[in-house]
Amino acid sequence: MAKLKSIGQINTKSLRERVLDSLRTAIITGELKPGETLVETDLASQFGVSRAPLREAINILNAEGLVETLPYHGTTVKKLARKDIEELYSVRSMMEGFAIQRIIDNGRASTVAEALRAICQKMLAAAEKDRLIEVNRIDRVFHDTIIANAQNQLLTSLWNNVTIRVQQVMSLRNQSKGDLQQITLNHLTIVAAIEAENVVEAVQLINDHIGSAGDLIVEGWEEPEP
Amino acid sequence: MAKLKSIGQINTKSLRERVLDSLRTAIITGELKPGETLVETDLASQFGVSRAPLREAINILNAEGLVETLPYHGTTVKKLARKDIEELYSVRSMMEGFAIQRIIDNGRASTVAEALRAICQKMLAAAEKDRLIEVNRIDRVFHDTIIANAQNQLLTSLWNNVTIRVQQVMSLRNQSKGDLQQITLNHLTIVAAIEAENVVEAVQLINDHIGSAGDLIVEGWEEPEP
DNA sequence: ATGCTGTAGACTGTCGACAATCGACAAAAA
DNA sequence: TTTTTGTCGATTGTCGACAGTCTACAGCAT
Repeated sequence: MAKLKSIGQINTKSLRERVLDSLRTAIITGELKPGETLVETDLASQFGVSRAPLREAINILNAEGLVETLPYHGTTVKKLARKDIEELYSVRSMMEGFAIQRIIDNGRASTVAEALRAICQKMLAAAEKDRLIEVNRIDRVFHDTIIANAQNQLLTSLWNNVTIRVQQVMSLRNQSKGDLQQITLNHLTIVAAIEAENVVEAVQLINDHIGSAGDLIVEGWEEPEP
Repeated sequence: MAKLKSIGQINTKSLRERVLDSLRTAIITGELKPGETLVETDLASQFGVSRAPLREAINILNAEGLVETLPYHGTTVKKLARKDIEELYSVRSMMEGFAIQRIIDNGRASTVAEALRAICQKMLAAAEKDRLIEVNRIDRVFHDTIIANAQNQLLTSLWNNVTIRVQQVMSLRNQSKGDLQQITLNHLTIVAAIEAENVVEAVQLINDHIGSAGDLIVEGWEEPEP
């Protein structure tokens, strides 16, 4: 068979998928703000599709918990109260702690620690240049790596759902996050605890780490009126 | 305004919701078995609705992870491999352990212990009569109560997703579960640890409890061919 | 004024029909 | 025979139109 190197996979995703991705991204990036309503007719004509695939996309966003639909009243982007964010970060903490325990129990501590250290190195480089966005991106990779190495698909899928909201929260509050280099160092202490296979300490450190990140976000968060 | 006691709320749920509930129940009870395919046209005429609400219901089941859809190839009930079940039970264990920690940290140990003890009493009564189904139902209430008292809505919604699959697994394997009375006693030791505010022990006990329940299910589980 | 009733407009919920895609098998080409 | 191409039937993906439901406001009666 002829192999044409200039030809790539053309986009075969269904309209539902494409609309879903667009909407999700819009919510995560804060382009669609909490409380804003999604009118099917408007969005459909905006995307140039009919209402059917658009409705299906909205249903999925509903199941993911990013929007809320009241029958015959329309769909709105879910509002984020302080309590929601606290819950978000404590659930996140639970998952990462569990993952670390799994990693150590499965004897993968040194392997994972190595991978994490490499990530930290990149983070440090970005931190030195004060590239906040880059640091955030690498930070996500760091935590994704921890979860992935628990080798538990169910955990991973729950995690994906949770991190979507974390990203949303962070973009609604493009925060300074304090001293970037200090943050990187915090990550390294976690890596060290994992490498030492010290479950209790590693879990403690990750709890503190996530907890203080959450506190920073929650600090001065404006409650939405109900 | 006149109050008519013989009049109740009539069912106003949308077709999508009703179809969704029916399908979900069918999957949970094992009426729809893993691997079975859901043909939109057939189901729609079976329910007496058009394909639109049916498709929306299927999309939600997809997001919940109960079914799998291949584009243009149809939807099938997700197969359950041994690994899936192990993951299910370990995630469940993580959640309950976290919930217990939260309950104790929030100083609600005695309140919750009291409620749990009452549930155990009912369980014991059902166990003495060897009413397996009843014991299972109360067992669910017991664990739901633990989660609910963590007072974390995000945790609760993740929990609901997880327990749906637990129910599915259990109905696919209408298990004996060993000695019913012994099980009830296990629950009581957990309650005692909570009441004593002994986080480490309570978490350890719940891990063992869930773990052994999972082992019983996994034991002799037939792997589905892929 | 106050409270009920009924319309209007906007939006969501549902439907039936049509288009697109796939696997399998038959037909044609090598 | 082996490989490629065309066609068919089944099923999903998408569309435009219509029906149902809600809120707000106007009109009417008290």
